Amino acid sequence: MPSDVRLLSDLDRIIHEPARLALAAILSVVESADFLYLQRESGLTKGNLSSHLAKMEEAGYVTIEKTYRGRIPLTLVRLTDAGAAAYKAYRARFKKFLEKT
Amino acid sequence: MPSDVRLLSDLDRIIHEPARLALAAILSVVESADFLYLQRESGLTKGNLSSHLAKMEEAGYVTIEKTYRGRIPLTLVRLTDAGAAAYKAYRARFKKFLEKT
DNA sequence: GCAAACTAGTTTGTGATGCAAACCTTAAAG
DNA sequence: CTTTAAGGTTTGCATCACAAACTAGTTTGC
Repeated sequence: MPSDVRLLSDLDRIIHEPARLALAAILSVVESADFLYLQRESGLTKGNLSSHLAKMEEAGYVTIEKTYRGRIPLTLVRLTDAGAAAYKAYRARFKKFLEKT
Repeated sequence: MPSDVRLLSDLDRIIHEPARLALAAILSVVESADFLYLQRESGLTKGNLSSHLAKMEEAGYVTIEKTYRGRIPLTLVRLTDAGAAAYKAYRARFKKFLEKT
């Protein structure tokens, strides 16, 4: 293992954060998810979910659509192509690291 | 994948940081390593290597022995049993996450 | 019909974190 | 000597993640 550890050097920090990695994992297998579904699945508080989603949106990894279900607000989140690619790349990198070391 | 993402909830943050994960990976395959060897292998600056090692020592994951090679200082770092266990557990957790999702 | 409680989130406050740059100490070189 | 290099440590700062407080609108109880 000369420098397989270098695989870790430039890991995408947006994805690397466990809360967001969890969100990416969830979003990668559904077309879209609403806020409360994400909260239940991820176990995050509303506050933290909100700010992690904001960070992912800012990075261009998700789109956030605010709409309504009846008259109560509904926030729909979708992984973008860039987000899916980043998630995939992150996984591949990490997997390689785990295999090589 | 009901809540395989929960595997990520309590990841050991000491190990999770890429710089320290790299250090743990290196240290897990050598009996001990000196500061400069770690620096070369990890690609970290001296400053950051120093503070990451301090954090790992504080967590009880490494021991840091300051000695001399001739009359120039030599810092020897060793993974403790606790460090090795934490590294192993982290890997197992992450691997499981990658497999399950 | 209006106050209390609930739903669905966002914003704020704060301590910890990671990184880069500056600094320190001893040793060799010019 | 005084400069330069080796081997690290400390400092400064911007960022981050989390919890707690807050907001806006809706439903329920009376």
